[in-house]
Amino acid sequence: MTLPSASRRSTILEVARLAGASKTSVSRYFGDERERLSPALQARIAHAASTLGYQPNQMARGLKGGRSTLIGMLVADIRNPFSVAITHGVEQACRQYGYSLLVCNTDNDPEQERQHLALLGAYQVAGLVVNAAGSPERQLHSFISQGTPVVLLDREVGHIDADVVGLDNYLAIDSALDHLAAQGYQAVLYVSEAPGQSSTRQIRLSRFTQSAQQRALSHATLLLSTLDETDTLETLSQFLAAHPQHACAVLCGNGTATLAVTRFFQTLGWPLGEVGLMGIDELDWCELVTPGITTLAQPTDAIGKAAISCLRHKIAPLNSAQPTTLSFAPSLIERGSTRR
Amino acid sequence: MTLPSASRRSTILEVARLAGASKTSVSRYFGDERERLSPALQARIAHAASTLGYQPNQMARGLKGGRSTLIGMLVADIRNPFSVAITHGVEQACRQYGYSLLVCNTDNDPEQERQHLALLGAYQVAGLVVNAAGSPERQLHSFISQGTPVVLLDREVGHIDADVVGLDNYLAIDSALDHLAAQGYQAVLYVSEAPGQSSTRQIRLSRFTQSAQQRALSHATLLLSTLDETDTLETLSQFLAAHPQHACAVLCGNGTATLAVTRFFQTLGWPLGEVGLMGIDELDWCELVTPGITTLAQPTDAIGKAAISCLRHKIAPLNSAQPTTLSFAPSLIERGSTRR
DNA sequence: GCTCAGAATGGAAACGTTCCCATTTTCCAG
DNA sequence: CTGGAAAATGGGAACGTTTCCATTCTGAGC
Repeated sequence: MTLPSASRRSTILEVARLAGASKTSVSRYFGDERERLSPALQARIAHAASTLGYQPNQMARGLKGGRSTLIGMLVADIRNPFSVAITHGVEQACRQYGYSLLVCNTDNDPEQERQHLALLGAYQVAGLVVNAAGSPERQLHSFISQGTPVVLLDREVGHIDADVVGLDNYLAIDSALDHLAAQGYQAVLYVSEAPGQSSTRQIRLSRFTQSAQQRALSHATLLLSTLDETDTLETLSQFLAAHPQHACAVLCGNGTATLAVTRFFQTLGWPLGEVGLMGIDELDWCELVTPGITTLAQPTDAIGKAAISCLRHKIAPLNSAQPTTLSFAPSLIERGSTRR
Repeated sequence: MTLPSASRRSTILEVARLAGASKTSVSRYFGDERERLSPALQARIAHAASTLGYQPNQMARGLKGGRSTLIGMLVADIRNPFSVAITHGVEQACRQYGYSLLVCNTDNDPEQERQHLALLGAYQVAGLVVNAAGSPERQLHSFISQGTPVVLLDREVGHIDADVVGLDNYLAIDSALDHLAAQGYQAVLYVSEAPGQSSTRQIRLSRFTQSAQQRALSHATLLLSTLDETDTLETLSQFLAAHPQHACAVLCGNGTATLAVTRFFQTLGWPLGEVGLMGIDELDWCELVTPGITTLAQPTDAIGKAAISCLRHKIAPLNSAQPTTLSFAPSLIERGSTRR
């Protein structure tokens, strides 16, 4: 295939002329009706197209068809390794099916989320993968009612007629507590970022209390706030003081919490493993801080791919399949931080 | 502003009708000729548009204008925290100037890179930010000759008429060696991923040798290969054995190398700080592995923003400003791993 | 009151596709 | 042969904008 040396992108009409065919035929060739063309014509078009370095203009396609081959993705925090891992899975799946990914980071700001959604609409995305920051119900509704499928990632949003893909949060909390209990811990502190609008954080938090109660574990929860660090440190120390030293463990609700807590442990001078530590989300460095931090890893690639797979099912036919919730199981990675 | 309840996106014509104006006027209102319209007309259009929830169709705009408000970004490895940090900066800058970011991850695969570039072309991106995996010179040339500005991020590519934005690699290596020498280390091993097509890796590597020589340091280099880990471990041990124990340091060429080497240190049972360790790229966990790893942090946000700023300067007028190279200085974050 | 410049507005073509329809070609049964 | 269905191909309108150009309107200068 020769690349275009021209300074202007060639059009379907030029290809048609060079191939001695009509633009309709060329359009068919590049669309999905190639087999309707005689082999001879196909060959001529192929040759002409590669001579000119022709490539269909996606803008024109999108305009005519009312739909692009773009998939929009809203990410609440692109610097979170977990989000990145999911994005990677989504991207792979997109490419596999011929879509391009328009990634929008909202930095957890509902206003940015609103703006980005508006733009994605203007680009007539074929589907939307949303890891919501706020509760953009109205906007999402308007996508759905226009026939653009939406998949919610990790976080649910109000009452939206969309698939939800993410970790099985109940199972995750239960598995974590199972593990901690099996290791003989008798008191567990759950540390989480402020739940805010995040359904995942809410569910994990409430499930923790419920599930810890069932297991007759001493328990408490601690919400991280960026503000009063001293406060947080104190709560942490108090919890420890109130329980038999070696039977205490801290469970972190996500990677950010794990990072914060690990820092606190260092500040307080608690060696890891003395007090148990476990986190949801696997991170590069969890095996590096001796003796390693036990984690519950999410199948990020699978989650990302599942999201796109959901979209595809809704894009293809006008089927109005019932919205599903796909919950994935975490896998336990056991390390020194919960070994007694 | 009321949101559209209609199931179909409204068009400029509908707004025009409702406002009792022509589509030309509506177009002017949403383009950059709003002030040409009388206040009365502006008001009518504003009202009509918000009633209908109108938003200009970007596809149509792109088609007519021959240019979208999309900026394409090619990332060699989106799972690398450094890339993510840069992407974040780029994204912020894009939003600030009204562009949307089309992020394409190539997973360091030239073939994927080729495909993505072709697609970005088809979407008529207004500019291109490229963190190259291979050497897509021809494709990049074709963008440039079509008037689409290109900025190279962190990695140069063949002979391309484009701006280059990234870390000042010479300065980085020199700073690192300055620091290590100042701490009294006499032998330094440089560990890097295989340079391959990456100009940055090449430069850092060769500069290391050159600069270490100048300083009369004992030195050697080690290329990480994913294959024979045992081999790598052996080289590491040998280097250590060949030099006075406490005067040895390892310098890592990027975050990935730092991660790998830290793992090796653990495998070999070398406590951090016994042998010095320093890395280019700051990572979340560098302060966590006791006694902390000394790093050279890149100003990632600034780099990202600079990239977009370069693009803007070339997009606006048809100016053919000479390609620039913007090199940023790293900042030293000193921790226990290089304290003797 | 008339002319005319300039402001304000509108009509229509064009951007590069897709897709409905119409036309031409092929080829097989009768 | 020939009629006619099926296959192959082409013409042209439409998608929602922008933009060139034409038209209408306004008010200042005479």
